Amino acid sequence: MSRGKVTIADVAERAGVNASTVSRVVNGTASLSPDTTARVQRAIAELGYRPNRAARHLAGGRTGAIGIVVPDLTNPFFATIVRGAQHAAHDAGELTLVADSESRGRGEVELSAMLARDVDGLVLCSPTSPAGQLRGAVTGRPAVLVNRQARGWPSVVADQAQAVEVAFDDVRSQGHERIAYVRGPSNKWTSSVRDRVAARLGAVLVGPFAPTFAGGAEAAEVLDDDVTAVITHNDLMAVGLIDALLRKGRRVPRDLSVLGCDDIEIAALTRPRLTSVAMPLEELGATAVGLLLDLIARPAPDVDSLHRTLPVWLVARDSTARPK
Amino acid sequence: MSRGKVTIADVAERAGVNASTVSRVVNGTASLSPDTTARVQRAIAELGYRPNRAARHLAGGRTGAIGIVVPDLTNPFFATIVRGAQHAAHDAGELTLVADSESRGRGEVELSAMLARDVDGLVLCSPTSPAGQLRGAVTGRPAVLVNRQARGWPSVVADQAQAVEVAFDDVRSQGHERIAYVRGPSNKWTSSVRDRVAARLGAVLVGPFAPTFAGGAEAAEVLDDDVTAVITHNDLMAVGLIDALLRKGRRVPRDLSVLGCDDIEIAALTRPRLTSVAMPLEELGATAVGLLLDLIARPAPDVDSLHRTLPVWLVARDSTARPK
DNA sequence: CTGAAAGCGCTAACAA
DNA sequence: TTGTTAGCGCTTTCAG
Repeated sequence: MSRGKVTIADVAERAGVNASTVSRVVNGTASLSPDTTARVQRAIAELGYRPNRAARHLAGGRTGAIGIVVPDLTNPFFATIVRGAQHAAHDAGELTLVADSESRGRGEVELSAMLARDVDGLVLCSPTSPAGQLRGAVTGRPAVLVNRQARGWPSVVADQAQAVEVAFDDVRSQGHERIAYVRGPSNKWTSSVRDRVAARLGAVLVGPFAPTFAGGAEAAEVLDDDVTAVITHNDLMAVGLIDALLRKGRRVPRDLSVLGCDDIEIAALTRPRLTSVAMPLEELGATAVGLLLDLIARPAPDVDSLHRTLPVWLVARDSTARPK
Repeated sequence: MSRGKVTIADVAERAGVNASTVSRVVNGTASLSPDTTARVQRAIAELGYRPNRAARHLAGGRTGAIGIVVPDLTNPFFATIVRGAQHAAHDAGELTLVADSESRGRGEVELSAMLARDVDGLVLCSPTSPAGQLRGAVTGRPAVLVNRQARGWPSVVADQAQAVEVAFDDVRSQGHERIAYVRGPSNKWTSSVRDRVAARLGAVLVGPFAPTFAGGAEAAEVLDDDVTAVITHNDLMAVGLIDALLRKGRRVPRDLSVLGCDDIEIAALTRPRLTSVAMPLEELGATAVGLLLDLIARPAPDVDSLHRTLPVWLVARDSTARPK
C-alpha cells in the first residue's frame, strides 16, 4: 500500500528478521523455515515492498533488465516480436530495453555494446552483422539470435524452409507448375535459407530485390511469361508486385497467382487480399526471452544445441487460384 | 579502450585526484580548476570510463532512464513517435524503457505505475485514462503527454485543428462543397478536437467508428449521396472506406474524393494512393523528451504553460480530385 | 577549489 | 536455518 519507499530493512524489522533473510525469501536463495518465510511474505505484502533494481544490480550484478535490438521498430513485423519478448520478460519481472539499429547511424554492434552494460542479456533480431563483431559487442552477456542461426549462438527462428514449402505446396496443389520465387536481400539469413529451398523445389529464382513495395514492383518486370505463380520474399514485395502486374494489365489471381510471406496487416487489406505465410511473431520473441532467461540463470552448457525452430502456416486469401 | 569495468576510483587514481572530484567533472556539479578538469577528462578518455547507472541511481536518485508508454507498439504511428523519443533520449545519455499498454491487460495507469519506479520521468502517448488516475500512477515523477492536453500536465501535440483545416482547404479549393467527416473513437483527445473543428467548418459528421479498416468500411454505408468529398479520422479508415466504396461501384476520386489522416505507409501503397495529412511523428516524440528532460533537470515552474503544438501538412496523392 | 567520509538498498560470503 | 559483515560504484554533505 505504501508509497514505494519501503526498503528491505523495513520489511526485516516488521517481520522480526534480518535483512538478509528477507533477501533470501525474495530470491529463493536458500531454504528457510516455513514459518519465517510466511512472516516475511506477509510483511512484504503489508508494506507493499518492491525491491530496488539499482541496489540489486549494484550488489548482485544482475540488472533485472534484458535488451532487445531490432533493425526497425516501426516495422510491425519486428514490433510484434518485441511485444512477445516484452510479455515474456515482464512476466518474469524483467524490464526491457528496446533499441532499433537501422534508424540513425548506430548499427547493431554499437547499440548492443551500449546496452550490454545495463542488461543481463540480449535478444538480437535478424542481425546481419558478422557473428564475430556481435560477439564482441555483447561483452560476456548471454545473447540469443532471432531469425538467424550462427555457430556458437543460441537462436530461435521461424521455420524458413517450411515457409517456402507450404507456399509451394499450396500453389502446386492448385495445379501450378512454373513457379517463380522472388528473392529478398541476400545478406539476410532468412533469405539464404529460403532461396536454397526455393531452388531445391524447382522454382525460377529472380532477384534479389529490396524487401519493399518498390522491390516487388521491379520484380514484375523480369518475370517469365510462362510462370503462373509467384512467391515473394515478403508481403510488401508481393503487394508491390501485384500492383505493378495490375498496371501492366495482368489479372491476379486469374492470370497469375501471387503469394507473400510474413502475413503482415496489409496482406488482408489489399485487393485481391494476399495469400501469405504467417510467422509466429510474438512467440518468437517470447521464446527467445525464455531461452535467454535460462541462460542468465545458469550459463550456457552447450550453446550449440540451443536452437529452437517454430512452425509457420499458410493463410489462404484471394491472390491465389488454379492456373488457367 | 578497456573492458567496461573501469570505476570512478580508477579514474581518480589515474588523474591524481579524489573520486568526488571526478564525479564533479562528470556531472558539472561544481567549479573546478581548468587544470584538474583537463586531467580528469584525459584520464576518463584514456581509461574509457563510463559511469555505472545503477550506482548513480542508488547514490543520487536519478535513474538515467525515461519511460515511454504507448497504446500499441505494433502501430507504426506510435512506433515512429517512440523512435523520435529514443533518439532524443539517447542523445542526452538517457536510456528508454518502452511499454505498450493495449496489448495485455495492463493499462496505461498500471504500466506507468510499474515504470515510474525505474525512470526519471515519463512520456505518455495518447493516453485515454482519466487525468487523475494518471497523476497517481506517475508517483511524483514528471511526465509529459503526447497528443493529448490536460490541465496540470505539460504536453506536446500535433496541431489537430490545423489537420482538419488543411484537409478542408484542400477539398474546398478543388471545388467540393458537401464534405463529410468520419469520426474516430470519441474517447480520444485528438478526436474531440477534430470533431469540433470539422463541425465548425460545416462538415457532415458521421460516426464515430472504430479507427480501423473495418470502421472505415462501415462509414461507407452511411454516407449521404450528395457528399462529394470525405475526410476520415485516420488512414486505415480511409483505406477501408475506399475499398467499400469501390465494391459498391463508386469510383475514387472520380465520384468521391477521400482524404485520410496521419500519412502512414499504407497511404502510399493503395490504389488510388491516398491523400493524407502528415504528422511530425518523430518530432513529437523528440520534443516530448526534450520537455521532459527540462522538467527533470529543474522541476516544473508553471506546468500549465508547457504546451507545445507542432504543425502538420498535407500530402496530396490520387484519392482527391475536383468534383464532377 | 578539492578531499574525506557517509551512505543509497541490496546481495553474498562467512559464521553461528 | 538465520544473523553479521562487507562492500557494489557513485553522489553528496561537510570540512578545509
